[in-house]
Amino acid sequence: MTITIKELAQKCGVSIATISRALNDEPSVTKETKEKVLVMAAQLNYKPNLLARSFVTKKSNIIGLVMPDIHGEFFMEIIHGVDEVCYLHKYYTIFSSSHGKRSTAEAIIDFMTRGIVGGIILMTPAIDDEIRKILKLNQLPTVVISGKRDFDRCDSISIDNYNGAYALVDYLINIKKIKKIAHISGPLKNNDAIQRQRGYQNALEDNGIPVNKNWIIEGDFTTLGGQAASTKLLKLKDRPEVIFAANDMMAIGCYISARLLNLKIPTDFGVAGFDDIFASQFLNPRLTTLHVPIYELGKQAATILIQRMNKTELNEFKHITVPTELITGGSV
Amino acid sequence: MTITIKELAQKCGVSIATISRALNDEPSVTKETKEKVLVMAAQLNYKPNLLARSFVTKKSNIIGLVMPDIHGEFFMEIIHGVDEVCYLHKYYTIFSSSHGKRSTAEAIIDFMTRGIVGGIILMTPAIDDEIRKILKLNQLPTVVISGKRDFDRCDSISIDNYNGAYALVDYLINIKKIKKIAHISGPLKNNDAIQRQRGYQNALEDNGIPVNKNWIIEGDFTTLGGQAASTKLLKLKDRPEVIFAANDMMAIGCYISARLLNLKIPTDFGVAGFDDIFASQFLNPRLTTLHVPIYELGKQAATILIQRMNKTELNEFKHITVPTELITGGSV
DNA sequence: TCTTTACATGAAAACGATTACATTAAAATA
DNA sequence: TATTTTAATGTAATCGTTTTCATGTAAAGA
Repeated sequence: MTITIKELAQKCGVSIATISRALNDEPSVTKETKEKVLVMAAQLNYKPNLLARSFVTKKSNIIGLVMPDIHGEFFMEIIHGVDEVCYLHKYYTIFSSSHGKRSTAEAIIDFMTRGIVGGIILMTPAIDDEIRKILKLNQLPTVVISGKRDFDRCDSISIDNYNGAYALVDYLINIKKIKKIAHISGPLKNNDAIQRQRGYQNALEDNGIPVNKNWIIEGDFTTLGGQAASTKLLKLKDRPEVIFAANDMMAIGCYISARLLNLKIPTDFGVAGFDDIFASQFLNPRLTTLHVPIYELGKQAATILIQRMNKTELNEFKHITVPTELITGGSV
Repeated sequence: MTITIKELAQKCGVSIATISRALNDEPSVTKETKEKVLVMAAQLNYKPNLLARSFVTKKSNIIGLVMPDIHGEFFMEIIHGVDEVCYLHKYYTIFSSSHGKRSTAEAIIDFMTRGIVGGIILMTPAIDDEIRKILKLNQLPTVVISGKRDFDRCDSISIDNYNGAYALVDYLINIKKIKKIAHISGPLKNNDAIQRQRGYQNALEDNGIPVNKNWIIEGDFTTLGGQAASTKLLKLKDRPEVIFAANDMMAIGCYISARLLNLKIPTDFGVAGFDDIFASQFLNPRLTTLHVPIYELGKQAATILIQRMNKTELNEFKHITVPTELITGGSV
């Protein structure tokens, strides 16, 4: 059914070497033979076996996408961005998510040792020692997508969590004239969470507002967690005017608390989020949040990785920080 | 860095054939040699090169996932389900989406001829002649996820669109006592759209309600399309009481129309959707819709495909229909 | 004890491409 | 014209595994 290089060579009356060279557009082959081979290949619908090719060249045009988890729009958009670029360059994307037991480190090792992929996009909330050790081996070109520039020995892309959070809190203080701002952070082993909290605190301090420890609660980035944390905050004697949740999912939890406690947003208290997920624009009132260009993140990661996979020379590692954009809704 | 079978053989003092047999747990190898090989392999951290293995066996444990498009939760959940099963069976998932120009057919052919994947999960709104022709070749085991059982020569999984839509409309008529029900369908080349519309029409007819052609508008499954169609419907002299949108995205469009036309849901008119996407539960009022177990869809597709990839005997093709579940919100 | 059978292992081919090296023919130089 | 250089193509090795076939040894049967 599927034809091989041998058969094509026979049909063309040349050696397989010439076929290979012609198809790879090497200058040593004459125009005429190239033409002949190309025409015949098209006619017989010959497509080089990528497995065989990768096997012998030790290069693969498959990108391994390692993610902590795969559900929700966030990851989908990353995948979408990566896929878009891969398609343009005739690359493929294969993925691996951490499944409960399997750690991110295992996933990377698997990709590095199995010969399937030629490069890795690693998306991770934080780079621990184990991952750091593996990345240092530099077995395969890798691009890290993380909440913070955390590792210098490979290319990286991070969201500007700090400045995003800072800008939002600054906006709340100076434009909205709000001083009593609480924060539900993400899990504090997560770099995005850490940076967002830092932005929140520094914006307060820079505006001469003391940080109130009672108004900072560590959440878990889930709706349920946001609901629990916001309920706690809203029951305080000294209740904050606005709750800044470190992501939109937890902000949605705040909306649920409001409904259950019979409080109105934004009159009784305000809510702000981070991420600008799809659902945020349909919350009533629309959520004030920070838009993160996730799709772009994926695209950039793939673009850099493919460059790296194509070049043997090792120029300096790129570290890109992607800015966020303040979206003002009616929630504060 | 990465060790090969040859080196492992040397270290073990046996031939590479024995290594291969030991690792594949063939009965012809004695317990002692097996043990020795396994221990040494673990010690040296040897992992067979999957590329080489696939190359020689002509089998691949990579599943090709072909989708019309990859964004939105729907596809994410499919991917999630597939990935879950793949992980358990040590399979990988690689994907390919139709990128504007590239057709689904091309994507399938690519997977079938390149030797990378050993099986395909094809998700498509409809099976046209081109796809049908390719699938008939039976080059690789394939599972089709589609809106309708449309092709008998491979395994297939479909959502029970017809009965879902029927149940919803029946509920509107008999429980909610509503007779004037409009429908915004999906694109009519899409099987899901066709089946949902059929369910709508038959439910009306079976309840003795004549179908009003003016109340059926072909939409495009997008928020914007839903908004346009619902605006048209709401401006009719003879305005329907409820708009049943063929998916939640278009139902969201109805909410936007309502806001712009200053109409209240459900008092001025009601809305129902299909899919039960994440955002639906945060609409105000919560959308009445049909929950589709998308994650399950992906899981089942992968499970069947892996079975098929492991067996050479070709038993009968499976055709599974997955039921939907009515979610009643406050939108009607 | 000698032959046969079964079993465990090894040697080598195979998979489909790329590529270093060899070869041939034509063009350029002496 | 003889020799060297260059250009186009062919030959064969190679990648890491699986697998067929051959081989040798131990157990079973005579």
